[in-house]
Amino acid sequence: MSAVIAPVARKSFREAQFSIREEAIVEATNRLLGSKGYEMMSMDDIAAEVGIAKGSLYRHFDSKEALAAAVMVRLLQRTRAILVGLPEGLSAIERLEALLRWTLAERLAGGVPHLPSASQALRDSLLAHRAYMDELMALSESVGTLIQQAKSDATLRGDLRDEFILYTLYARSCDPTLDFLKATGSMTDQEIVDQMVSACLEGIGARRAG
Amino acid sequence: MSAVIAPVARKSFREAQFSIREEAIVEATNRLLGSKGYEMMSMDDIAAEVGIAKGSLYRHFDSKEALAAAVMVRLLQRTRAILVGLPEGLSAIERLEALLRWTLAERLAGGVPHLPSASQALRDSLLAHRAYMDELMALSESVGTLIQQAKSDATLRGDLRDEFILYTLYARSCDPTLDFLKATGSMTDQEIVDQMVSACLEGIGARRAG
DNA sequence: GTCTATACTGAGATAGAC
DNA sequence: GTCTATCTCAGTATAGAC
Repeated sequence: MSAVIAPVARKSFREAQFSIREEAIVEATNRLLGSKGYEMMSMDDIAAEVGIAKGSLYRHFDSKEALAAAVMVRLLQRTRAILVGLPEGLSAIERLEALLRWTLAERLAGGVPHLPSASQALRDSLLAHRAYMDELMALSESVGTLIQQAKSDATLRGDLRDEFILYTLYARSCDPTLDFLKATGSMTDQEIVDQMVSACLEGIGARRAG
Repeated sequence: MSAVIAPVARKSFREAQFSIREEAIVEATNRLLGSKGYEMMSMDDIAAEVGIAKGSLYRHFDSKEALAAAVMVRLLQRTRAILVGLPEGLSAIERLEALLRWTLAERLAGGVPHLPSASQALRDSLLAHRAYMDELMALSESVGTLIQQAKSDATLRGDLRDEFILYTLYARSCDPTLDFLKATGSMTDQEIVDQMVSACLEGIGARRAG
């Protein structure tokens, strides 16, 4: 973890090995968190998935909570990177829609939901985690700005509160509708994403004759 | 549990006492399930809430899972009763909206979400629970019929699949947006329900000029 | 730094007295 | 049928050899 320049090649090599293993641990935890959820995922599971001893996990992370937090922080960082990397020409509403599509596609591919809504324990521990909260604030600020822009473009409803829209978007990322539809297998991934995005923006009610 | 006519008054009295206590247990579990969730709720919590010994719980219910299932079955029964009890004159879409409003109001009042989306363990055990699945099927059939009626009334979008709409309605009943909004305290319960119902039916996007 | 082995804890479930 | 006391087990975390 030290940022000091390695004085000899051997130490640098070892540090690299350590980082690689740490990355493997986070990656494995990410997979398990996506498939089993926080409570059902034991440290034994993680150790087995990585292929190391359980005790060794604790050389890298102090606790199960710290490990889960590392996964969530990385997810939020990637999400912000996606947002920043969107093409120049897109409008605010197009950016919000693109972000929503990305999060849904991620979950269909086995990813972790952005919100730990499934676990009260994880939720509580994350609320006390500094780095996670900082990332969440940063992301919320970016998305909040887009919401305001889209409102002034009249592409988002002006009668809904900003925070309501923000939470609604977050909630879509952990919507169980996605899991049910995937489980029944009657719709393709593409259809699931399309209908969920459409239902979020346009609703499930029919448009009244304009 | 026996349905035999009590031969003497004393036995009948005792059976009544038993039923009353059982109802108290289910009621307490309902409260705790709504506030703490399945995983965070221990049998000790339930016993303390009811005011009896933990061991006594097991005279009424074989396991924690069975107890939670009893709560969920009762919730589904009440939900069906609400649906049946709606005023005669309502259209299909009005019935669906009324049901959605009721479920959201219930949760704001501390009730249990209809879907156990928060707990993988509970979800799995319920899937294997006969009475729960029967109730869920019965409710889904009623709601499914309303969805088809609303579609032919052109009050629900015809391009969305029936099952997609059904799952979406179920998912709204456990939407974390509700919890966030309640936690921040910046909106009244009425506003929360109104905006969530509106967002579900009409979406968060602005209507394009018709 | 990684391994094997183990301590500790919380929680679901059971036994036995009354 | 209810109580107190206990069993059992899973799972987090730590100790100690190498």
